[in-house]
Amino acid sequence: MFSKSCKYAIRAVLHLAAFTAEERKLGVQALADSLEVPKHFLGKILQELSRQGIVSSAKGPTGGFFLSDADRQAPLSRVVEAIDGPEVFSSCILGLPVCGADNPCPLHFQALEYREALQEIIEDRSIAQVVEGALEKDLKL
Amino acid sequence: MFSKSCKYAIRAVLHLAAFTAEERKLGVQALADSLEVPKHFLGKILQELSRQGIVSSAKGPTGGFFLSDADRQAPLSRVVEAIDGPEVFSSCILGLPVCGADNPCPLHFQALEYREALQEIIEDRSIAQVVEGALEKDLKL
DNA sequence: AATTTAAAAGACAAAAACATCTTTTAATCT
DNA sequence: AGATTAAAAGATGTTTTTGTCTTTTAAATT
Ligand code: FES
Ligand code: FES
Repeated sequence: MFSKSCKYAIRAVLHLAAFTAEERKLGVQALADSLEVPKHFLGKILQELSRQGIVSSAKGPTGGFFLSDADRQAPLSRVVEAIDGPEVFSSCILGLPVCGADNPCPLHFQALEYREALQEIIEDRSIAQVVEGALEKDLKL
Repeated sequence: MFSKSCKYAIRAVLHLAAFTAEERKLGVQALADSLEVPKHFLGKILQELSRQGIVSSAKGPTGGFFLSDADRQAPLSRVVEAIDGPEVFSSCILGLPVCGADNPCPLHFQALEYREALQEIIEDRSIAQVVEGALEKDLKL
């Protein structure tokens, strides 16, 4: 489903959403420690997310990454699109050139069901809402 | 979700189930042409499926690959397990070391919903049943 | 027995994904 | 201004996945 980069990206964004703000930034080192992922690799990913305006960052001492209030309003699908591209949810699970109700593959309708459950949380809810839900349920981020 | 190899494998097995039998085999060349996938790559995959007893094969002239009646009774999950390993359906969608209701990731419950839809067709039905359903709906294999 | 056919097997090559390391830039603090 | 800190940027390295090519083996046909 998601590439490793994308998994790291989603986890990083959710973590930043839960624990940072303009005045409470987090460095790559600290974030990498929390998520237990390779620091430099995560740095690359954050770089890209920052370039695309999905996360905010500041250089220098007291610098680091964080999610602004505006950043939080975006859906998680922006992260997925930024890293894995926009095709993840629209492409055929068996790799057929087109996925659709006309000319569907044998797994199409079941795959669609899967996708829709995920799309709800990825596309229809904001990052802020996802984190809120997760914190209510006491999930670790 | 599935690796490219696994996608090819699933499509190949379904095609073989629909169009071959002990007395009506199909060569890699013909199969690769039908599925529009690279011949030698497909050959490798079929080799592995054959080694694991998921598809049947015969060498020499009039040789080729086919699905025996016994082969057809297996679920598609055998193909998936043979190529991508058994973890595909049980591992966390965000790559956490364990996936479960205790310590679930923020996407866990939605991911589960997806998975279950797919597991129904992959694990609970035989290859023969999947193909039958597909042929009824006039899907291309 | 010789020839042909097609899978089995394995070596090899290219590309993508994953990961690390170093240098540069910019902000803060002294 | 100089030192320090941390992201930005980019070069480099490794591994996995994907794909191709060649040789070997075995069966069928002549
Ligand atoms: S056609 Fe395969 S998932 Fe839609
Ligand atoms: S814990 Fe992530 S999908 Fe189950």
